Amino acid sequence: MTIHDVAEAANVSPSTVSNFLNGRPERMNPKTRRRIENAISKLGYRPSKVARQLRTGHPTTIGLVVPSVANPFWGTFARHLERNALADGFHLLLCNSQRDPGREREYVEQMWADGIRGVVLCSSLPDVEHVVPLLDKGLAIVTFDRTPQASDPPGLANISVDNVVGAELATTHLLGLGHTRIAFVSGTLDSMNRRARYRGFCLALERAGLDPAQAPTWEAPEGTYGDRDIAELGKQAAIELLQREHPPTAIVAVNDLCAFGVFAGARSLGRDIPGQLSVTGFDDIVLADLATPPLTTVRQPLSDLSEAAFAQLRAAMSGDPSAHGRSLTMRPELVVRASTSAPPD
Amino acid sequence: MTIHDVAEAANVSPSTVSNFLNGRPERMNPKTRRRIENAISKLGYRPSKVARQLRTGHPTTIGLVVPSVANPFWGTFARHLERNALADGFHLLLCNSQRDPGREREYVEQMWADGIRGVVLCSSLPDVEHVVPLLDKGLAIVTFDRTPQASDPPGLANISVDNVVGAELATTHLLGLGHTRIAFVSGTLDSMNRRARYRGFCLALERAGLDPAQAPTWEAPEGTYGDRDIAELGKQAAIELLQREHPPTAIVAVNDLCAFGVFAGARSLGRDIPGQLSVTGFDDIVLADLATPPLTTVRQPLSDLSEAAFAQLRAAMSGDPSAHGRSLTMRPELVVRASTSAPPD
DNA sequence: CTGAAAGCGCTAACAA
DNA sequence: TTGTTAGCGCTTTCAG
Repeated sequence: MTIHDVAEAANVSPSTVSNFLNGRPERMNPKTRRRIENAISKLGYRPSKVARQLRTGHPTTIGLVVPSVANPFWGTFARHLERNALADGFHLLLCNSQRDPGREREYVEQMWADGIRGVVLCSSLPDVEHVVPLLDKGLAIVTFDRTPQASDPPGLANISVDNVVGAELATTHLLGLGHTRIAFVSGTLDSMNRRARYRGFCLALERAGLDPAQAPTWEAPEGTYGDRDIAELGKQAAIELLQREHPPTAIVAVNDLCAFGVFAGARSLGRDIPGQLSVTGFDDIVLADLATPPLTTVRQPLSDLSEAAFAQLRAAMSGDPSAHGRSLTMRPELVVRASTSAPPD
Repeated sequence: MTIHDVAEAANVSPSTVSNFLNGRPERMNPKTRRRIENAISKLGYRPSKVARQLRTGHPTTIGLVVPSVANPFWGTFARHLERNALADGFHLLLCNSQRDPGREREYVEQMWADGIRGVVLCSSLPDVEHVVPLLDKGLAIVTFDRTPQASDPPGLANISVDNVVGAELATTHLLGLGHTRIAFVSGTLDSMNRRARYRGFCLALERAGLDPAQAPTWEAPEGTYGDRDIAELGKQAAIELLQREHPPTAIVAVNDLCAFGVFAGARSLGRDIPGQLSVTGFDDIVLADLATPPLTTVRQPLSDLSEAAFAQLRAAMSGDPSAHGRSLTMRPELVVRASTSAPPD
């Protein structure tokens, strides 16, 4: 089923069919147009995107690299982005990096060879050295959830929520409730957004006259990380922290999955949430408001974020210089639910 | 960066480079081979998959259509499938159908035009009429989580868990605990797996001498469905059911997300789980064991399922006749956790 | 063992 | 308004 078949069926040349497909069909002889239309629909013809792309170089697919779509946060982001892409005629190639720089690089190179010219990279790794060769070749990359660094190559745009502010919001909320022994729980602090969240946590503490260095923090050993493990980590952290001599009365978890792990850990010790322990999350994933108790968390405006990321990517792909290196940071919002309350006594 | 550049750098013809890439590099003059290898690595050359596919017709990507990756179940499945695909050199194109047959068809047609020749369709719609034209053209389709129908086109393979058995397992477990007033809660019963689960529920009841027609069931109004709403539905259902005159002492939820909704509904009414209400789910998503209380549910062996789906797809794509219409049904496993116990009194 | 030539399906000047 | 031509980057006979 090629353009030739259509041409033959419509008694025109292939290029006329092509003109119909690409040029302005309006400016054709109505009769020819009708014939072509009929032929196309009768034959159920669709132009081969492969051939088309080889010829024009115009990509038809964008890439998405996430740590793991098994994490509902990334799953939701992927769904949003796919919707944005589709609305613009693009398809979405999905890659799970497990936050491994090597895999990220390999993926991105494969994509380049695949003819993909734009990718949304949800890396949050501080170092993006591994993708600059591709950037140089002309691949448009928009990073997501990653604070821009001075050392970043120019032309790398980033879309993310302000993680510092988000964590501050959560911590300040806890402080306002009267908590003073607040712990920070995270996986390894190897990603930028996690570090930023930790920074926000510290900032809020300082502002309240507390010493962040005194605040218990629990960080997973290096290399432990996988998105599917983060909940397990939260659980261990909670168990460990709550059995200390002066256990925290509140925990700021690095994300919702981690917070759920904290829930599980607290429960295994018979602690009541929020009665004996307040917990905050980050992300506001689907299940946050369904949890027991519903989770107080920092919401990421995923729909807006993915839309911005896609817009930025399109601009970068079309070589729009105004898109060059323009990062966008959105302000997150605290969603207060039932997992936080005043500290006991 | 084309094959010509490499050829030039290595002082050979393009076709020799191609031979090196595809034919047996062993059977070449070691010197030429070395030169080509050097040229390739120096230039960082990767063959264009687009051109390659146009020429050979060999696809490099497979498609995945899921209702929504925002649902952790599908997200997890997508991650597994991507892994399987990658191990075989394939990439994964992701599509979210929202269970809309029209979108499914459109996606599948787009994919065909994109040069994709194999797709895993997570449809569970009873009717697959909308994709038979593509099947006829030669697209390999493996459906997932969908019981084969007599009316199915031949050549359509399906991989799924035995949903009837799964629901029976859950219901029988509840029965064994002493429950007699057990409700079934679902979204609209428009999908095959949901119907199958309902059937399993009824079967278990009958075997225990109970009349399924007497069992309270709650089904969402037609068209309400979106995967993101199912939890909300579960919540409404629980609230409604628990306020009846003779409320159920146990609820079989159609999946885990729905069960979490039931949790939320019960909680809003101040009911204790499992003290006053036992709840079972289906799927065993990541968060099932982290919930409060941990959810008793029916586990789908997702890793095995996705592996089987991919294997089947590969076989179908390579025209292996033994793959033709061979469906595989795996037995699910009941995972007993803390959301179920003996009924009150 | 290596190269020349043809063509996958399509588009885009350019010519008619 | 429509058709002719060339070529995107690659593979694959078939000669040399």
